[in-house]
Amino acid sequence: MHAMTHNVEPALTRTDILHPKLGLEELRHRLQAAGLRPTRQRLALAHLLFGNGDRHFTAEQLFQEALEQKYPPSFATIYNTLHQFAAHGLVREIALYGSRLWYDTKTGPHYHFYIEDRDELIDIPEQMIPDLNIIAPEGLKITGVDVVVRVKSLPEGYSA
Amino acid sequence: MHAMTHNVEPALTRTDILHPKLGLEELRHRLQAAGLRPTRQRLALAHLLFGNGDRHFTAEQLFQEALEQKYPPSFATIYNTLHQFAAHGLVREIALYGSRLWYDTKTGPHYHFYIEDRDELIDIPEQMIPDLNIIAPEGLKITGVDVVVRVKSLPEGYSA
DNA sequence: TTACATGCAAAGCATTTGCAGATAA
DNA sequence: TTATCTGCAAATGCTTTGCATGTAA
Repeated sequence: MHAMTHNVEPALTRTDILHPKLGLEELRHRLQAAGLRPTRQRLALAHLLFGNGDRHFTAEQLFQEALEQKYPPSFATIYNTLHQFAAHGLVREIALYGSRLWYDTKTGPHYHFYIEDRDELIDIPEQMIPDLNIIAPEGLKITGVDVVVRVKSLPEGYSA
Repeated sequence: MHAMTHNVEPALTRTDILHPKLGLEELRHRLQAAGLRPTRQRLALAHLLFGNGDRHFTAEQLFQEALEQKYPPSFATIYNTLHQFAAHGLVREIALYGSRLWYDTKTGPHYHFYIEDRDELIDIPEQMIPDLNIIAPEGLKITGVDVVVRVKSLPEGYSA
């Protein structure tokens, strides 16, 4: 699968640049570069997460996918690994209503639609949100900006 | 300390207008208008919430305050009441990192700073956030927009 | 060899639920 | 009187932890 495309496509997406069909060796280096030992379990999860473009998921969803692998990590390891990945900038955490944390393999600044009736998270196109020029109050420093637009499906055959 | 200042301050805040030191009767009507029976417990909580300006709080915090009252509602009732208040537009729910839901007595559209090291939630001044002109994708309908800017205190004596 | 990672099961925390008794209308 | 509300305690859902075992460097 490691397609050695030497094309000169003008419009490579950000995703293609960040996650260009990573092979095992590349995943291994990615983890090492982040200061994490490339263990079997971490590689297995990294493969699920970074093997194929941007992803939005919960710990539970990742665990279910991992079950289909040869060395499925335990639930505790899923959580440990996600925290470590988050702490090292490989994934990003997203808080929503409801008690579950969500994760996103796209770590740069961007925002989300949460589709309530499908329990699904998707990116908001960048150009849709203007630059939020927020100034922290005296004595405070901004550590992150979260924007979640909650949406729900319109009934079938409904015309907006 | 009901200081009877009779000053003629030109700048009444939105808060003053919406929650002008509500008396028991007013609270009762407020609940009835929202379609909720004005029970002892609900009045007790409404008093804490709407008696004195806008507030940001968690269920736990409200419970602690309620303990000091003559008829402190049980924990289950705190949760029930908050959900009912939220469903009837008397308070608004806010999701943050961490597992706790926050509530806000100010229900109109506005956004928040969350001060991580103080575990405290405050409003972002309205003029600081531009109108977010977000269009829902085909077949979806916006039900809410949440903006949370996470901040932390700068070390003492630190000059921004 | 040794510090770090993993798996299991138990604990933790915020929240919800079931149900018997209480209360507002 | 009756539908609704309340309180308790037990259950739930997600996440974390303690600790014995395993593994990468």
